[in-house]
This record gives sequence, C-alpha cells and structure tokens, in this order.
Amino acid sequence: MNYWLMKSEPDTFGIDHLAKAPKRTSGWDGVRNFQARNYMREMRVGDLAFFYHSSTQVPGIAGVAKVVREAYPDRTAFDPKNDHYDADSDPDKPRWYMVDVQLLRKFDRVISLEELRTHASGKLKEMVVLKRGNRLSITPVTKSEWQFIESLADK
DNA sequence: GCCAACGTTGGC
DNA sequence: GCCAACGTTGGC
Repeated sequence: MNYWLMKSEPDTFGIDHLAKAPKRTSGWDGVRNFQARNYMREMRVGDLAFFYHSSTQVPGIAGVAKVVREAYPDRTAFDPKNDHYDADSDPDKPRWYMVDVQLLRKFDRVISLEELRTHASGKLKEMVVLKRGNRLSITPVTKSEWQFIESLADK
C-alpha cells in the first residue's frame, strides 16, 4: 500500500465538498501535469492520500482520503467548455487520467504548512511537498511521514 | 536537442 | 498582487 498527498484549492474543491459528495466519494479530475498524472496511474485501490488545501489562507493537510478507483480517462479534457479542456487529448488515446477517492477522515484541525515546516529538518526532512519550489499537485508520502503526520493530527 | 519565452502554481 | 520556481512550447 502506498501513501500520497493530493492538493486542491478549497474554494474549488475542498475536503467539505468531498464530505458532502455521495458516498463521500468523488473523481479527482483536472490534473494536467505529466508527473502528477504518472503518480496517479501508480495509485492502487486502498492507497491512502492526505487531502491538502492549497492557495488558501491556511494551506495545509485537512484530512485523509482513500483511493477507491484506479486511473481512468479524465473526460473533462475532452470538453471544450471545461476549464481543463485539452485539445491535444484524443479520446481514443487519452492523455489525462483521474482516480476516485473516498473521504475517510477530516482532521479536527488543519495541519498547516507552517507546522509541517517546523519538522522540515527532522521527521519530515525528505517530504516532497516541503521541498523548495515544489508545485506538483500529487506527491508520494513515505510510511514514516504518514505516521508522523497522523500523530500530529491526533495531538 | 537547445534554450528563450511564456504560462502556471502557490506561498506570502 | 507579487514573484520565485519550474513545466511546456516552439523556433532554430
């Protein structure tokens, strides 16, 4: 089983949107970066992901979701009216993929990026999302990082 | 295949 | 709103 971190802007789609979705499950579409897409294709049913809020007052990790459907073509790429339309994505040979995730847990508090950074020279030294210049919307998380962050959430 | 220009991300 | 960082595009 693998662990991930998935970024989303809460104004567009935050953890509360996922909480209100049927079966607390939703497709994670709109990823338009090759590296992030490749990570999504590595996701397996049962993998866990931190739900990260970006571009907001207090960026940070808001909760935990589970992968419930593995990568399948992201149809929003074929819709000219969609913000994430990509004319170069051919329906016969899709360029972009999405997964479905189910909300498992909303943390009692957002574990802020600021708080995460206080551990950047300790337990979270290698954490991808804390690395300088990181912009990837999907990044892998190690088991030890995962466990440490969950322990912060329960503090 | 190089690299400048451009667009996007995302924290601040 | 600014801007650093970095991915993508396209001319050569």
